[in-house]
Amino acid sequence: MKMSRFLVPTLKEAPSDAVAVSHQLALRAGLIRQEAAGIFSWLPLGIRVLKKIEQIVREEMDRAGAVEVLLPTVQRADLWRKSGRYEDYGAEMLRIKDRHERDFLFGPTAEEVMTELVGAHVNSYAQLPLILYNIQWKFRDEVRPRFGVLRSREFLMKDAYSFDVDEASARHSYNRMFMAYLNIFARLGLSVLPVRADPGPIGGDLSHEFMLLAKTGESMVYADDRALGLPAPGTPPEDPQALQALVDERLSVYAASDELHDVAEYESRVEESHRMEARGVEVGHIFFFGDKYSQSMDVKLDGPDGAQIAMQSGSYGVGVSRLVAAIIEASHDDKGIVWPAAVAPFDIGIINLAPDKDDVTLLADTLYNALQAAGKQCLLDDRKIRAGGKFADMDLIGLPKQVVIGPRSVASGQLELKDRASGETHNLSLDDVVAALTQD
RNA sequence: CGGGGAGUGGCGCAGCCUGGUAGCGCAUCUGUUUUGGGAACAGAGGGUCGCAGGUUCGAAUCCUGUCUCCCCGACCA
Repeated sequence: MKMSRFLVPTLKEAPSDAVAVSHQLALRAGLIRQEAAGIFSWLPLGIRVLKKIEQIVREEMDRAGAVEVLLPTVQRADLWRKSGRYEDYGAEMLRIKDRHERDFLFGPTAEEVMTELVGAHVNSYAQLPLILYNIQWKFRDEVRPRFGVLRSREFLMKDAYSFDVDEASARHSYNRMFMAYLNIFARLGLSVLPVRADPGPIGGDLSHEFMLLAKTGESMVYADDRALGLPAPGTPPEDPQALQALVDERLSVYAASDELHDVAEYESRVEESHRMEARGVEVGHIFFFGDKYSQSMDVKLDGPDGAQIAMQSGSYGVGVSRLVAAIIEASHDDKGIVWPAAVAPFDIGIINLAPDKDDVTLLADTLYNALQAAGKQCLLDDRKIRAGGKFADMDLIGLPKQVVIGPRSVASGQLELKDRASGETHNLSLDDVVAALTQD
């Protein structure tokens, strides 16, 4: 992509409304634009990041055996009346009427729709277990949205729902999702800790939040710092006991958010030198809710002995749009965003310092074409603006690798290759730059 | 929902107290000189001062109402 034909409205100063660093940088880097409180347009750079996160989540869901569907944003009110949540949800639910004065709502989540969908198409226990997921925009009319897309009213969420015949099987589904989440966050390049969470009315131990450690996080996390270095599980074992053992191992390291933090247990189990207290942003939440919606929605299947059974279910959420902000919170410096390679809007930024000089432009275009041909996504800054602005913008939008090409490059045959995160630069020939950027 | 603050060109702000027909910096456009880390000079375009009433010869400014946005707290992916 050539910047002269793209849209990246960068700002030198942050709008005064933005307080959180991620909000300021998202606005300054031209990722998003606020349309109303907690409602945003996604600009070209922002949508590319969002899509990359979405795709990683999708791939890991698929790998874990979950199946994608797409549920509507607008849902029937009577579904929610059936579960009892139409009244319970209160003012957070955005209620709307169609032209026939029928009651609808903009979905804040999808337990009702998904449970009824499964009930309509699954008739027998033999068709379970089943995990369905949905990456769709949700709306929660929060009293106080804040920090840009970190906590917006309209947000993109991946929500998955597991359906099993009994609790043992449901636990296995839960464990599969737990592992999938570890894989997702590892692939995103993030330090995310699973912490015990309030299991709600169902009780038990099947509820975890996934916290991204970031200075500006909303909640406190107390953990054994050795929980951070653990590797992603990759493709986990199918055998329930083997999988359970892996989950237990992962959870044997102490990690809790403030509401479930047990000081006595923490101090007895974690040596002082390994105690870590940090702020975290909740980027995922998984929990088991048993037959709650199967019962309330009256969705039953034929069991092994012919009797009708209720399904045992869990919900598994990932805040996809929130992650865009959370990642910026966790990865930036005083110059701007430092994107992890997996989610960067482009892999490489190429700066053409002299777009009006044919020889410089030829060199820049040659590099651009070579990298694009090798499957790399490049953003070529060919705008007719001064050098300083290009350097500043490139650092602000935070592409992982930068190549600077100017008259000097033509004269010396050396291009400057820069790593955004470390700031290190190397002068290399065209061929060496291509080689360095395409070796994987 | 309780408490506080703010709405003036795309962004950041001044002007308001003490009414007299809108200004500064950045950005944008033109020209000249510059030219490898957010250039200088000269010129230009762009705003019914959130909206609606009211007071007044005259309202960005005073009064009333209303809408919107932000911050702190309680709540959430």
